[in-house]
Amino acid sequence: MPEKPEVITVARSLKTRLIGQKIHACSVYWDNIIAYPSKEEFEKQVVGQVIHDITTRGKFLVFSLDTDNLLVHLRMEGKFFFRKKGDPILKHEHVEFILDNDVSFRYHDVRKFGKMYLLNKSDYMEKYPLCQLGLEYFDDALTKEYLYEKIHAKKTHIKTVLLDQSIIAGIGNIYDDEILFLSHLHPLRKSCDVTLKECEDIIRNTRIVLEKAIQLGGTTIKSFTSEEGVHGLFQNELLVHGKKDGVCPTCGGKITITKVGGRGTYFCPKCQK
DNA sequence: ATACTCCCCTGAGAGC
DNA sequence: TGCTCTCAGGGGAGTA
Repeated sequence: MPEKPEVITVARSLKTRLIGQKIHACSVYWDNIIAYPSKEEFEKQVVGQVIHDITTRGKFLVFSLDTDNLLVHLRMEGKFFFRKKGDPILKHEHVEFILDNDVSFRYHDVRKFGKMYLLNKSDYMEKYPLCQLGLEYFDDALTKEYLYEKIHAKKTHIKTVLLDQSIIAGIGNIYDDEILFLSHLHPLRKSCDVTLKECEDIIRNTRIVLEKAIQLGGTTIKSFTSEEGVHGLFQNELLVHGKKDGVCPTCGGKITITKVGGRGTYFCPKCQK
């Protein structure tokens, strides 16, 4: 369940090994991972390009190549592993890139929900899927007025609105719960009832939560035991999310679990109104 | 136009 | 032990 802090952590970790590496070959073993172009075009087009940088946009990893940018969305369980060329392809390894020195860089995804896009660098920001992303948490344009304007006409719950990537890009289910807890907002509050002041609280707490999580290398809730897996430390800092039978750190009351928009949601009914 | 539901997938955990 | 059933979940597609 990588959200912005996990995606940033992965990007940083991959950069140390991938910058300057050339893609010599590519094989796709599960076609649906490749969202654009076709599997065949993807395999052909990516070969020969050098990885110059790895950044993020929303929850996407952006691999900057020679003529294209490779976008990767890890969705729930996408991961990357480094193996040796010729090593057997394991059950959940779906895309393989052969790099310099016979390094085999592999995309691993148990649920097969992840997606890759190979788009020309010239206009990739204007094209799907990045074109529909909202502001980054650190963007100066993310003000209380912006958020209020985006949500005040919506009748859905505030929890759902914060998951909407076209408003703020990068918040997922875990950090959403943490942000709402710090903002003293009930996840079922109608977004049209959220005040300008509360929008300010949400933005401030979004920045606090995400920045701290990034410092700590993200949250590892479910991880494979692997030396290559990215293990963050923020799970130790979670205040409400995942606290089944947990105690509210503010009032000592019981953390409640419910469903909001189909997502498992943790909150304190006493502190969040 | 907005807000739902379903679907993609598999493994973990519950129940029998 | 081993089977079946349910659930998790980001986000796109389809539907009301």
